[in-house]
Amino acid sequence: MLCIHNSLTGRKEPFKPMRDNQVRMYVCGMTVYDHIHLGHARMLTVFDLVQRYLRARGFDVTYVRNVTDIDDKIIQRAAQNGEDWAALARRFTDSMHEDCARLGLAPPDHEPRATAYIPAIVAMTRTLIDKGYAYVAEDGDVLYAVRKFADYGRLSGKRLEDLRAGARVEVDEGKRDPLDFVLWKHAKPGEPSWPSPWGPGRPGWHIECSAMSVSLLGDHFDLHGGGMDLKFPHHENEIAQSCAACGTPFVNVWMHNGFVRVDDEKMSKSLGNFFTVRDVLSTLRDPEVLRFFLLSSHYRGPINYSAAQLAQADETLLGLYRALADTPGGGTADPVAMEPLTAAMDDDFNTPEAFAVLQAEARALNAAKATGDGASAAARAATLRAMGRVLGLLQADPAEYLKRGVGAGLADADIERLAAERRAARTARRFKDADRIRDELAAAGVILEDKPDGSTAWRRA
RNA sequence: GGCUAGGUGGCAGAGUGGUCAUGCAGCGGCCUGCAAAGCCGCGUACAGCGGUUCGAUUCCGCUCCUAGCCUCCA
Repeated sequence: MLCIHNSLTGRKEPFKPMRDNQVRMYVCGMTVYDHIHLGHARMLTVFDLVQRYLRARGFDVTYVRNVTDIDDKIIQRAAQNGEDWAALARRFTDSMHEDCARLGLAPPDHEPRATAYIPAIVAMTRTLIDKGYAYVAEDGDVLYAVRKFADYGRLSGKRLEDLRAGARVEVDEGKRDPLDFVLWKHAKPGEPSWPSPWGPGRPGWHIECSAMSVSLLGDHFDLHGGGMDLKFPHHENEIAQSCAACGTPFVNVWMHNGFVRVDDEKMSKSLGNFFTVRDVLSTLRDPEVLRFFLLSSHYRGPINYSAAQLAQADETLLGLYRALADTPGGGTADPVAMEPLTAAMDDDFNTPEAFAVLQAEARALNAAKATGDGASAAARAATLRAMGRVLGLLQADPAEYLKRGVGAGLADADIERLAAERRAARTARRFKDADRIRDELAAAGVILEDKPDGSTAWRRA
């Protein structure tokens, strides 16, 4: 039984989709005004895992992840660059897609862009006005009247009075309540705009997600995800909009992933302490190291980024690939051995626990290899691979993976040549020469391993 | 100030009312010409103070500390 921690109730609950085994999930994606950073990578990886596991569990998943391609920051950045805002949004959408592909993330089933949903956004805004939940302010902005929605604050556990007390928002002239938020922004001169019953303007951020999710998944669906920081106000506002406009419950299960930190501080664009995915990837032997690192702690907790942590993840993942290397093929995964993995994942996607299961399997595989039990090794290897598939890991060719390194170094051919020289020296029992070559290779970042059958394998450190 | 998560061995990180996480690093052994890799073994970990209990790292209370949200943010 799959259980998921629901942010709405604060507890783990058995997961049951509304329509037999169909799962409809929506995740808040990126505002595309820069390259994606490690924080985005965690969110993307976590929900890729969720989506992947749900499918592995036999659910028929519709995964929607939006792109916010119109926003103050995009307009601002474009103005700074002297670039067309739409061109900038397209450029960074492409950049995100490149990074996602490198991270091995499955594309969502739908990736709606806000600018393609203006009619739906306008329609929902109109409905909210008609139903008395929204009003047109003097400056032409359309605002949501928070006090009209009785459940406001339920997701984030906040009460309106508390929010007002701590409100740091400047009290806008047109707002009836400082917490009222904008659904439609009237256009200022020179800004991109779309026509609407309230004059030319553009959508507020929150209404986009409501309009896109409802359009693609219906008024009421199963799962909604995003980063912790979106819980309030973004997701709170989505609930207020969608529930009010549709007159139905909105989402059954809310999932929020924890942050990536740097020096125990949140990594974010506003703090300026962020690492882009592409920069970090260039320091790694393979993007899989980053995925492994991101999944090595539970998705709801914080994770601290550092080069040392990444190095540790690299070493651990390498060990798993070493276990997989030189194993006989033809084995089939053992369903009984898979059970602990399923149990771990069923427990709110407990990836650290799942990793421990992988390690146990790798140890058994190594033991089988050491004793020369080929049949067992083949089965264990197949099992380990199957486990990796569930997590989106360990699908590369082990021999190739182990030869990968970071940056330039000795070419494969040179390594092979030196290794052959050493083998000759060793066969002739000229151990001094053999050891000298091995030391040279080690200095160049290449590690040799003599196999029991007399052959020598190599890998990059 | 309000609300929400946390504080686990050198590091990372799960979990549990009473034998075990797991990984990295370290130490010892086996293996090896020597290594590497692997296997086996080792290390008096659960912020502090009370309470409940036969027994608490695990439950309850308080204290201290950290982070997040309360404004855009994955």
